[in-house]
Amino acid sequence: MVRQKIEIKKIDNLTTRQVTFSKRRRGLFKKAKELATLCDAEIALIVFSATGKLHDYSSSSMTRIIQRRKVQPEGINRFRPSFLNQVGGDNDDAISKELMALTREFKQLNGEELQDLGMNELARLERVVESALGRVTKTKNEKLMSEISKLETREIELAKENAILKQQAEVYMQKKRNATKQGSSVESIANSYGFRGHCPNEDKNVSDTALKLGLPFPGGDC
Amino acid sequence: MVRQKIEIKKIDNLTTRQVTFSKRRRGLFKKAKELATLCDAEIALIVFSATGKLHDYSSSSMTRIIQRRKVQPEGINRFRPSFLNQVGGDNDDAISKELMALTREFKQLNGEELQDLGMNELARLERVVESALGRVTKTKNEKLMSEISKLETREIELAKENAILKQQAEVYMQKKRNATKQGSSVESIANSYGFRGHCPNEDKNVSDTALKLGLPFPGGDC
DNA sequence: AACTATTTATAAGA
DNA sequence: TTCTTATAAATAGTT
Repeated sequence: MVRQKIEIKKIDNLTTRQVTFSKRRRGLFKKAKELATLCDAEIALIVFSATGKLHDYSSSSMTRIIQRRKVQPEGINRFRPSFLNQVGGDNDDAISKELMALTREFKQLNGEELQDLGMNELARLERVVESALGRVTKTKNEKLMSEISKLETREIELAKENAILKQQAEVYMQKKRNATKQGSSVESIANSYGFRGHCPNEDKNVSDTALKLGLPFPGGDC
Repeated sequence: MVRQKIEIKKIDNLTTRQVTFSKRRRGLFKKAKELATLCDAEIALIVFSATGKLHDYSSSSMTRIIQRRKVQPEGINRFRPSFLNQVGGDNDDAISKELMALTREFKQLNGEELQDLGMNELARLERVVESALGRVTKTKNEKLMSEISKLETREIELAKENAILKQQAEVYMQKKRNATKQGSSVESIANSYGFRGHCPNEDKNVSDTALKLGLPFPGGDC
């Protein structure tokens, strides 16, 4: 940016990179402090050099600022696990902590350990769980409708098949009647051969689904 | 620093301060990003404006950088003692797995990622969330009843106090009447002195609670 | 580290 | 907020 403008990408030369780091780091910290002072802002800045050296600054307590950020994750629902946003996490402690936090949130979402929550939080949690319930119920009903639709389709096909079989049976009966020269009703003969209207719930898959849904009479007798 | 150099102290004028904050914040974040890119540094920057709005940037995972800083007290070698890594080994994996599983459950409890669930699971989940909602609502209502009960108790006490004050006022009026030899009703005189029945919602705490609960008329006029 | 030619950042004004 | 612009500040390359 000076004798010659440079492109913003990793500097190849080690020495140049280190010198630039040193110069720009100073500049960055200076700017951070100026901003905090001029505009009454709360600022935390952590910089690790490529060699691992730590440099940091905070206009007030670093812990407090970090905490404040956690509590106020930029308009995001607090009942959402924060670590979903980050892939890394090489630290055992960090993961354990996340696990603890998520467990607590999970419990609260599950309506446990609510005693420490205030009215505001309880009311918000209630809305969160209500909408969760809405989504679950909606999904369940969609699945249900889809199952029903599939069954209806299958039933129509089976009814067609049934009609064809009945017709075939009738033809067979007619032939038999002609052969024996004895008259009897198509129906009674057909029944004695096990031909009858199709019952949807006879189907294995169907009764299975009924079981899954907890329907009152999975093995309906038509 | 420009048309005229400014002193680095809190800017008095609100508008100027806000404008400056906006401009300098941009500049600061730009510089931070450039430093991270040019010199392969790991940077976390958190800025709260005076009005409480959060702005942040991190070259990698914010949590990871914050964690790294905790582990690493200023200027000490970045490489953790090897035994820490050893402890992490398979333990880490186990915890990670648990975390993943809990996260999935959490999401499902929150009504997300339900497509892979079957009817059985959806129906079960629905019951689970329903009962969770029941517990949340129950806890909320208990808290609500408890608040109301407290308020009622307080109201009774205040009513007693009120009665005593009215009595005192009456006594005072009586004396005054005797002194001036002029008759007038206790009520009108008491009222002219500002004595009247206590209105619970006058109380700061009460209206505050009503606000928290989102009650329709927090400032009811009795 | 110091120097300095340039580029950037930005205060004030529109 | 955005733009313009004069000027202060930052800094890349050099010593």
